[in-house]
Amino acid sequence: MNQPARSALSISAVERETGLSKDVLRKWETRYGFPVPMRDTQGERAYPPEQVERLRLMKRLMDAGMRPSRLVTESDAALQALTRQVPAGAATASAEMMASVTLDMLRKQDPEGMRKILQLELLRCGVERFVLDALAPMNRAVGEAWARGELNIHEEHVYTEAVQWLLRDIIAKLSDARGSPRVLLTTLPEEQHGLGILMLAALLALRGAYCISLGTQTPVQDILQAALAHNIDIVALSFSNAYPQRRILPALAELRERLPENREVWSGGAGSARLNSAPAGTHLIPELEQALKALMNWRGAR
Amino acid sequence: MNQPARSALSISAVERETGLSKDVLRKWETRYGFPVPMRDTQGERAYPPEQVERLRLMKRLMDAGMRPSRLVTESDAALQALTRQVPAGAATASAEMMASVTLDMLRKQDPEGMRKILQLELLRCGVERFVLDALAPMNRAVGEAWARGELNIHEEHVYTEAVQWLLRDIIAKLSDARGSPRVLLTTLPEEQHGLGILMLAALLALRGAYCISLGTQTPVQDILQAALAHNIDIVALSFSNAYPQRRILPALAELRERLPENREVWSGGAGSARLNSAPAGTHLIPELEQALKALMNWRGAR
DNA sequence: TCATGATTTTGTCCTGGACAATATTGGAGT
DNA sequence: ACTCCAATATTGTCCAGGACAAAATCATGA
Repeated sequence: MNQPARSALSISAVERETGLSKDVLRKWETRYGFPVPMRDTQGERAYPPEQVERLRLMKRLMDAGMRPSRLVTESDAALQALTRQVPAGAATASAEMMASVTLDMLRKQDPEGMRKILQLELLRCGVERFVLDALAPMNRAVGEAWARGELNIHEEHVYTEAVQWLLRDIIAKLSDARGSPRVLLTTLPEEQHGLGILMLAALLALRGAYCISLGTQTPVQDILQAALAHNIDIVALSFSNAYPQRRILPALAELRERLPENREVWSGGAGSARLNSAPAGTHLIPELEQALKALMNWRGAR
Repeated sequence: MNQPARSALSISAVERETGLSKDVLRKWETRYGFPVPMRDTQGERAYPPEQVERLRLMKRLMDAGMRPSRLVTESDAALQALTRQVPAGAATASAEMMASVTLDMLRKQDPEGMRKILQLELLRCGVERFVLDALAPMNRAVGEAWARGELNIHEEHVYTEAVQWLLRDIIAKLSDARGSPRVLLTTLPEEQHGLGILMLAALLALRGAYCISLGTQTPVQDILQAALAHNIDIVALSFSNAYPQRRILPALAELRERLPENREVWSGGAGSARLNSAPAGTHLIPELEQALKALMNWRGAR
């Protein structure tokens, strides 16, 4: 009987490292015959690193829309090949340039250089164009490069941190407590991607709104409390592609129901772009630009 | 048969909102007779808001060191009373002042005022004293106020965001790619509290180290990749009190084993303060001040 | 008073079955 | 050829209840 190597991971460690739930890991094992971990002395699953690596890869491809039954039948090499087929989005030529330069800096492990590029571009074209025309396509480019396996997750972290710095700096400089409308921005628990709300906050602050960011992962209960405490006009949530789609609508509906009617609910991010309808009384903002229109609408209604 | 109200939450929603795992929720039900959720038409658990509220309260008290069997027997009122007994830490008089002023600003919903206070104090006493003497006690004060129920979680979020903004600004200004040692800072998945690593980054950057922050929640695998890619001398992790203690040592051991021997591993935060020993070759930094000593040691050894 | 061993508490893991939400497929009608 | 809808397949989450080890607490003796 093989002893599991010391580097093998427990099921909860694999859940942490891959984002696949324990239930899913067990179910795949019986259903598809992968992964089949070793067992430790207590009969508990012990996943060797190769299997964890393959699980990561599969998760990436699933976030890009593929289905597990298809993926399990492919060889490792075929999976690698698939990552190269993840479609590339369209963007303006200058944005493409920016994106490719940034990706290059990331690959060369040059975070300083990247920050400088971002800073320069911000000065060149101003906050609004920077956020809309440069940052949005760059986010997509970085996300896609990661999905294709061209970037490590740590390189994506470095990018995210750098953009956060820049945006927080902008927002802090624009922040004005007397601004209107008063907008609360955050994400629900399980959603870790916070760049979307920062970008939105920068745009809205520029147009004179007062933005309060609660960071990521705020329980609904606390969003409600905060909305009342800060006398908020608009609650803006963001959902990434990785957020389980089936949970978006119920979450929005719950928030809508428990919030006073004269407060608006906005839902943005790639996750909400995949929805074709929103609960009555909530606004879908799949693209950042539409947030500006929504802001004008709000002001027109007062 | 009672229909569960529409506001009742599913077991996974409760897991999200309270941080108690599904297994724990089911086990408590059979073991202690609380919570006992209603069932929906498919026989699945549906937790009414009162029970969720009580679960939140219990989780808070457990993070402060209490045990569930004790808590379930108490009445709601008694639980509320318990939150007031959470011990208050000691600090210098001036830090106490700062902390109480800050708490006041938070309670009064005045984030701008709070930011100004922080900024002023930073100018008054400089980065090092600010981080060591003001921020550390304030973090404790805010955390304890939250555990006592005097602050809502959203107020804690507002505080965290403000401090983050300040620290990032400091770090950006001090950052120097030629600095040494090269330090990688992050937390493991499941650990969301990132203030600790930012504070450490500020202190180390001030002393001429080069700090790279990967933000929170980086899988071990990616930490290793990043450490090699950035030619890192020291990997610094942070564990809060909420991080399951039993997972700290194995995680440190794994990291230590898979990292080349000449790179150091530091473990900080309240979670590592509770440990009494660390795996061979890793350094415990339960208090920020000790990081400075550890830095001197590292330099002495070269 | 302190250490050490016994006992209780507590969280996590296991199996294997059920079910509903989601995605895909195969016509039928335009 | 194309849209719409129903039938079917896929997939994630939930359930029960038993097992076990790590952590915390208690009891005992030096």
